[in-house]
Amino acid sequence: MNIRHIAKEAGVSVATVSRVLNHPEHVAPKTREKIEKIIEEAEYTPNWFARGLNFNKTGTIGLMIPHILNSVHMEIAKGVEDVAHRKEYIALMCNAERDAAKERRYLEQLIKRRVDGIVLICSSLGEKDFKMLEEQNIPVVLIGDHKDGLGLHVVSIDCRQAAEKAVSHLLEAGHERIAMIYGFEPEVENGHKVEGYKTALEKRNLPFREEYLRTVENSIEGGYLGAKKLAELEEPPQAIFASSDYIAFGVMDALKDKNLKIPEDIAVMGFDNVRMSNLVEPKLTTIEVPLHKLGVYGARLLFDLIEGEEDGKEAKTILLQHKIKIRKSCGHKERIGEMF
Amino acid sequence: MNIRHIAKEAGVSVATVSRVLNHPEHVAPKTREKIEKIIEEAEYTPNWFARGLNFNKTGTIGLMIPHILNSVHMEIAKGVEDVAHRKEYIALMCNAERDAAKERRYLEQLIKRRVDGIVLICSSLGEKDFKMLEEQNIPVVLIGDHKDGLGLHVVSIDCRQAAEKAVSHLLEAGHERIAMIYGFEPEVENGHKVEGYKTALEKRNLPFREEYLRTVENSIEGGYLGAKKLAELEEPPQAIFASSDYIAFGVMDALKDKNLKIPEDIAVMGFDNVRMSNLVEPKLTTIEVPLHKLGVYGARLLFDLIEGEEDGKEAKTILLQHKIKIRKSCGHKERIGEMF
DNA sequence: ATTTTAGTTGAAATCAATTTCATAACATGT
DNA sequence: ACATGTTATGAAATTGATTTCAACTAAAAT
Repeated sequence: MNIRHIAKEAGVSVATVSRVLNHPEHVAPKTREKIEKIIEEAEYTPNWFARGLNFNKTGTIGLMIPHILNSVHMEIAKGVEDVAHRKEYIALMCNAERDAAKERRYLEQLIKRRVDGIVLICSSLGEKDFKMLEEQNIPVVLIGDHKDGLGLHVVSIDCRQAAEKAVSHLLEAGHERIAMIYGFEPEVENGHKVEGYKTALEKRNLPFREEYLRTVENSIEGGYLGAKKLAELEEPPQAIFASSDYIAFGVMDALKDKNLKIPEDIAVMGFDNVRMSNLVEPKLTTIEVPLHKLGVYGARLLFDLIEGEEDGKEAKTILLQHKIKIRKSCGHKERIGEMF
Repeated sequence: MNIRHIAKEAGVSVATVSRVLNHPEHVAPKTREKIEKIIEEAEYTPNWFARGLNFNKTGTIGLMIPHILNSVHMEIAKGVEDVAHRKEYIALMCNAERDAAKERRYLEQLIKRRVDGIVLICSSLGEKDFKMLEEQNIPVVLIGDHKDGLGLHVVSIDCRQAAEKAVSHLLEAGHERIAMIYGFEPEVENGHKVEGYKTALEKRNLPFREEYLRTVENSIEGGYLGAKKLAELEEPPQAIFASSDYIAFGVMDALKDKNLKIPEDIAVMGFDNVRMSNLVEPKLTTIEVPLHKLGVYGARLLFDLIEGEEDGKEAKTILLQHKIKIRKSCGHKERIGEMF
């Protein structure tokens, strides 16, 4: 079933059928109606490939997700999908699985498939990859923390500042020995959150202790392992700042296993404010990151780039607002009140 | 940069270049090497659409997900993605958002894009849609509970039996007044889990009480609302069986708000065994569903269908094993022990 | 020495659309 | 009545590959 069948059926040329599909205003009303009826009856849909061959537009964007089971990434992804769907775009989902090689393979696939643009969520790609993308003239937007000076369009939050805020909160709650468990993602960040942690300590003239900074896999399991090590230290910390809620969940599990009470014995601070952070016991104090909004803004920027609304010559950085979400895991409000 | 550039550069015809790409064994070694080098240098990639026009294969499958933020669905999706990626396929991610209209729109898009096959996770599509799919000759596999007699390829677990097992466990733990909160998903299930619940009661000659069966949205919020209503009943239940872990999380939150102790005052049983069910307080007793495996088997079946390994004429149903995962939310083991 | 065969290669057809350009028919203005 | 403009349509070119078929070469078999 192709355009020629329709044309023959209608007793017109393929050009006319094509016009009905693409520029219906250039076809006489009665001819158009007749052809439309035949198209309807035959349930004819123009061949996707033939169409793409002419337009060289796919109505498809690539969506690179570091870890499909992490709801942080998926909330961002949903923001992207919401915008894309409204624009009648579909996203090719790429689960990079925190594996730079797999991410690169996916990237090559996306280029092959000539997607109209790519959203990279917390990507581990390097400068070579970005250069290739630029050569291919495919618009790219990066969402999430990233290396500085990449010359890319970025939508993120100020992670340095957010981390400093988090640690300051812990300090204000009366904790002095504050450890950080840092979920490392390959090549993603050069440690903005760690910088914020150090800055907060410095500002109070507190020493930075090497043994209080642990780098783990960014997962529940990573947090569990990291917290266990910290709890076994000769002088264990009074509070743990986790660089993600998922890590914090693992931390809390480990501390419970060690029969430590949260926050009485040890405080825990998260980062992201995923849905579950409000359901663990005690409810997790964390940094509220506008995850969905991050995705929405990222997608909007990408479509501006695709549609040429934005020339894209100079890298645009959009920083969204974050807030601290105070719940129960860092000590009682009264105690915090005393500090002021 | 197209195949003709390469051909001209190499001083050969486009046919030869095409052969290097597709049937290199039919090209003289030195010609081949020369062309390969030129392809390499020019970073030439054959046009995706032109290729598709000939092959009519896309290397793409559709992946319909009812709710992208629900880790049950995403764990299944990951299973699918794992298999697809190994086969060098990419999945077009469709977030149906529990909205039959949106799901149908996505389905049309998938057909337009001539995907090689479709995996439907817990789909809300109806028979008309499936008929259309069959006409289009696109292989489809449905993962998850579903209406009976759909004539589709299905990978699932025996939800009726699993629910019965769950409720029986509650009964064996000494609870008599057992309520069920059922996460309705439009058109998905005709209540296999509810059937199992009723069967378990019947087998012990316990009455089915209308007010103990609540249908809610399948989400944390739905569970919260449902449990609140149940707790406010004149004679509240002694146990709540939630049809998903997410609902159970909401249930637990509501019960805590009502100052009810779990499991002393009221027991809670989940379904799915998502990662977080092991991290809430108390740890949730639940039905362990092989989510990832469900995705893997679904994808394998789909690829068998695509590759013609499976003729697909008669609908195949694969039922995977489930287990009950006993943790802390339904009462102590000792107490259960007493019952035997 | 001649026929057969296998191995290479290119011209042209094909895939299914879109689009340009030319032409015909008809309406409008002078 | 004639020049001009407008509208509707089709033939053919175009998009970028793959593939068939024919032709040619060189090696092997007779």
